[in-house]
Amino acid sequence: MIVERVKKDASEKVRAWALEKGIAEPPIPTYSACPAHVPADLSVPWPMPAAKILKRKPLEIAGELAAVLQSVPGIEKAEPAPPGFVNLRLSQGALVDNLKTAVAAPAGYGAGHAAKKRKVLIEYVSANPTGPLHLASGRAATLGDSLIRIFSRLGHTMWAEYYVNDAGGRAEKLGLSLKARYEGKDVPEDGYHGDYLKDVAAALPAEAASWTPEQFGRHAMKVLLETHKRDMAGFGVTFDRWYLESELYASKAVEKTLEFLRGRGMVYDKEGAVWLGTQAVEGADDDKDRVLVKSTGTPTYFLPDIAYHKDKFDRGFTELIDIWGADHHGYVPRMKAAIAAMGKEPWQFHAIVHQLVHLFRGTEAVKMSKRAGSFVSLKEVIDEVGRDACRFFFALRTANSHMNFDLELAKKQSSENPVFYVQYVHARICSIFREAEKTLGGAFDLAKADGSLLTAPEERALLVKLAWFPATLETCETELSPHPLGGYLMELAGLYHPFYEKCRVLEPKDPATTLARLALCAGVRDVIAQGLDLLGVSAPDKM
RNA sequence: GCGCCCAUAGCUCAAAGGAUAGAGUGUUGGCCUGCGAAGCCGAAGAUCCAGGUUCGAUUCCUGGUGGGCGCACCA
Repeated sequence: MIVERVKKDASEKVRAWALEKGIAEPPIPTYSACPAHVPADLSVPWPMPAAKILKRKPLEIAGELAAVLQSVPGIEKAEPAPPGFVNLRLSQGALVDNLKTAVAAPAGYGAGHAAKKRKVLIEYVSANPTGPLHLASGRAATLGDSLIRIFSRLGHTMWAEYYVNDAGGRAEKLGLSLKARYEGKDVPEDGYHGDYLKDVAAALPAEAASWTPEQFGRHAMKVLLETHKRDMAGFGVTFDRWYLESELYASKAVEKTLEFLRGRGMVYDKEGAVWLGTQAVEGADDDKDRVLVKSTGTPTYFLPDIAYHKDKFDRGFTELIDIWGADHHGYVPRMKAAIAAMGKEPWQFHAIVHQLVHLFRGTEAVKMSKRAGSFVSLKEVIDEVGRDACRFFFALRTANSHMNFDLELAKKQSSENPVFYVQYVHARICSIFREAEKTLGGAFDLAKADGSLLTAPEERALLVKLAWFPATLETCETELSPHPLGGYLMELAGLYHPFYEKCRVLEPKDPATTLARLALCAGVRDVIAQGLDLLGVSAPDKM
């Protein structure tokens, strides 16, 4: 964790220096990797904001600060650079120590160093069981599952949940559609027209002939929910719990929640309905109040959803993260308001809204609609493109990117997917170790490697990149997104290949260099395996 | 009409207000008689428009333009 340690030590020195110069509240230093043309590893732009406060030239400040930071352990050189950076170069010794800790305990590298442990429940996908999962669910699943894995590794307590809307009026509508399929009649105009109900109908038991539409609906939901579970498992995504909306009714949580909110004075009656005063909640920005119980006496979708979120808190989770598609972004203000109405703080609820996936076949847009039955299922894409390629494809993008997914291109380019670029490095290194076992007879101990031999620019670049892995995981945490990790793995892989071309690993005439390079390879191999695993992507030994 | 999101290389995407804007893919010129050519080295190629804030703007603000999504006593 050399990068973290240097940041911490340097920040203390910067702060002490600033206080000494009379800056009462010094800006907190930031750090970034240096651009390619700068022969250093960490860049500190702090002198520039400080220049304004001190009314001095930034480069002068950088010069003085460089002298101070020179003494930070692990720093080989601290240099000022125009217009006002201090560039830090890590020492070979520190980089090698870092490699050794990474190789000694790969599963612990970058793990559990988060200062504040969090207890988070992430709810994601939560697609209605009225049809197969479509491709967009793959985006939410990748996001949620990767975040769970990354947060867990950072030492947080995580719980994954999938909310199933199995109550409400949809079961009957679905049932009528299934019944029509079963009886060979036309599906109702506002029913579900997808072919998948034909398959469900074909597998119905004999006694279905006497079923009510409601029974048809329950059956369809049960079958479709099973397909969701199968698809998620096939995508490498597991949930700690599949929470049924109907459970909330069965446990009276819905009614209790209404009474709870009423007791908090957030609820009022108007025009025969029961309302939540969401507009009054500061910071939620809802533009109208919301109905909890319709004038017909039945709850809206909103009330059980509030009950569900209350239940999450009641089970001991301090933070809730919901992952929603952009088609639900309008729902964010009212849920924020509901969280506040429960008496929770704003930081305890966060909605990650990801933009929708727009599907194309070539240049032709594919309209996604379960009712119309024209959509591309997640399973279809996984079958065609592969789980690894599909997950990595989603993992490289921010939630806010409006992505276009060209099915034909995805299929055609599946063998050129960036994921293989990363996996190839892993397979290549595994191959080197197989070769090493043969030629060296397995008689090598990586712990005895002399890292001071790793001085080639390609070797040093890898050492530095490995040092950034823990910081990358932290970036994923602060940005609530796995995509920095995906990008990191691409960059790490991009540094390995040139190393491989330039530096021969197995050199019988030079056992010391061989051992050092094997240790470096092991570090890269392990970080790639760990990183890919955090994204739910496999790291094959052979390809 | 109101609100949220987006606009970066031919294409798909990156880039805490920082230095010469990065990758992959595609185009193009080279490289396999030693560890995997699913690779390497080189070339060409980009911030929608107009203002503003700042020492510094792809990033922040205002206004355009173009697109996605949402504005229920549906879920």
